[in-house]
Amino acid sequence: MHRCCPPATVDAADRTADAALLKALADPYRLTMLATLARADDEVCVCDFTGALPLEQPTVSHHLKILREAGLVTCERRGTWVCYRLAGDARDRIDATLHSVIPQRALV
Amino acid sequence: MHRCCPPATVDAADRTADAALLKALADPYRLTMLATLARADDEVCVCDFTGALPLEQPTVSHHLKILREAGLVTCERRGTWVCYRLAGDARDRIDATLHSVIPQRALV
DNA sequence: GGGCTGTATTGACGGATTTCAATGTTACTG
DNA sequence: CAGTAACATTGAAATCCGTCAATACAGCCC
Repeated sequence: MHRCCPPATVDAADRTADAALLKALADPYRLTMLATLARADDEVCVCDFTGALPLEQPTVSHHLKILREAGLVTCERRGTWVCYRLAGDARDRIDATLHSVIPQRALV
Repeated sequence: MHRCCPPATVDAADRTADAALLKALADPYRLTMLATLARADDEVCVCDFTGALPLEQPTVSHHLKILREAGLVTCERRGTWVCYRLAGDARDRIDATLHSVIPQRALV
């Protein structure tokens, strides 16, 4: 039987967890929240998000929960308010995931 | 009115395109395909994917289309076969997207 | 041309995701 | 304790996504 090109070995690793992390990132509003947290000097209050985004409060809460469960953000209650912070290892975890899929090319 | 923390400026950039790119990544089988392409010396034939993944051929084709439309892979017909290749700028585009959301910390 | 092989597209189904209204919970304040 | 404010959770509707069977398309070979 003919072949088009040398048979390739399909990568065997289970990418379920990697996909889950990326899925948490794959929403415009969640990216906006992460970008905001990454640029904030300190914590960001939920009310800042509900005030600035064209979303109802429950929807904001829903997106924040997804980011929390992905381990990308942490939160802390401060009176009636809840303040969010980018997880310290958020960027590293994303980088590691990405690197495991597409290893960085060797330096020339 | 009391505040929990200094009011934060919510990032104003439109993250729709960024989210679209990440959405193309956010599937275990698509990550497997990308990982395979990234490790292949050369092109990878569709038949390698249909043979190795627990998916029917139309589903494989569907996932490859999503990767194609995201600009992450390119393909070339070679007789009856079609061979896929990782787009040259795939990694760079992902890195740039990620960086625009969470800028790399400054070196200490 | 006719049959065959590899891949893409179409159509349909089930499950997941996004969103909001309604309600619950927690904490402050008279 | 009653009332209010901020956030979380629940439930429901609309849409999107992953999957496959059936079918179409493209290129080979007789």
